[in-house]
Amino acid sequence: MEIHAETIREKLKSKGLKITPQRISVLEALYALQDHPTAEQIIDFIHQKNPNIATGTVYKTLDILVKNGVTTKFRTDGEAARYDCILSHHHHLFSAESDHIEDYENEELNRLLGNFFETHHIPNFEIQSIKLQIKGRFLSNTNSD
Amino acid sequence: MEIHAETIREKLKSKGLKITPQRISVLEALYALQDHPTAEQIIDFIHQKNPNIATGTVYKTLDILVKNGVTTKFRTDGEAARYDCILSHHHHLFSAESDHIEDYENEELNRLLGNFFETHHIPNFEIQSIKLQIKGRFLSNTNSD
DNA sequence: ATTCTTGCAAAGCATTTGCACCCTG
DNA sequence: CAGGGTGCAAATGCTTTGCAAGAAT
Repeated sequence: MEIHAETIREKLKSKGLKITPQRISVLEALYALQDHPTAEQIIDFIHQKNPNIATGTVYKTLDILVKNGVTTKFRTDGEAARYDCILSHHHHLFSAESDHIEDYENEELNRLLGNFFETHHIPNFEIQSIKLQIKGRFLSNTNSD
Repeated sequence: MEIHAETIREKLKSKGLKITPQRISVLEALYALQDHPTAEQIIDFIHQKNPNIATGTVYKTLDILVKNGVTTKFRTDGEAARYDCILSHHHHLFSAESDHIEDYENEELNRLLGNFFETHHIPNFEIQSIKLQIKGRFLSNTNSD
C-alpha cells in the first residue's frame, strides 16, 4: 500500500486539518504498517526517522484521524487498541495463538448478511453495521503468526 | 437468570476448583448481572454484601473462571473488559450511543454462516469460531440505553 | 495575528503481581 | 497439614491530560 506525500496532504486538507510533519508521519506509518498496528507500533515506526515526535502527539493525532473518519480504531482481546486505515466494509480474521489479524473481504458474504437481516428484523434495534470476528488458526507455510 | 448456591458449588467442584466464599460471590454476581458486566460492576455488586473481598481477588477469580471455561471474557470498543456467563453460540448487539450490549442468538444465521464458509474456504486459515458484532441503535420505548 | 498543534511530564484507569497469611480439602 | 487462595499495596501498561511554547493558515 504505497501512498504519496501529496495524497496525505490532500487527505488532511479535505478534512480541514492543519498539515503538520507529525500528522504526515502518523499517516505514513498507518499506510506503511498494514497489519492493524497498535499505537506503540506506529510510534516505533515513526521514531525510526523522527525520534523527536512525542508519544502523546501520536495518540492525539490518531484520535483526530479517527474522529475525522480517516482511520478506524478497534479492540481485540489483547491490551492495546488497533488502528486500521482500510475503510471499505471488511471483516477480521483473528489468530487464536497470537495477536495477528488479517482482513477478510467478501461481497457475497455482505449480501448474504444484508438479506438475512432484511428478512429477520431484530426487535427494537436498528442495525448500522455488521462485522464478523472470525477466530482461528493461520496455516501459513512459515507458521509465523 | 436465577442460580442456586448448590449449582455454583457444583460448577466449581466439577472444575476441580476449591470452593471459597469469594468465588461463590463472583459467580453469583456474574449470574445476577446479566448485562455483560465489567470487572468493576462485578466488584461493586459483590461489595454491597461483602465489602471485604479484595479487588485483586475478583480479577484473579475471573481469570480462573475464564481459563476453566465457566465464563468468557471479551472486549468492546470501551475501556474495560466484559464478562459473559452465557456459553451458547451467540452474537452481540452493540449500542452506537452507549456501552449497552445485548445477546443475539439465531440458529438459522449460524447455519447460514456455516454453509457459507464451507463453500468459501479462506486460504491458509482454519476457522474456529465466528461471531457477529452488530452495531446500531436500541429503539426501546424507554430509550434508556 | 489567531488559532490550532506540539512536547513534556504527570496523572488516570484497568489490570496484574508479589508476598505473607489464611483457609479448604 | 499441604497446596492453593486471599488481601493488600505497589507496580504495570496503555492512554489521556494540562499547559507553556511553537507552528500553520
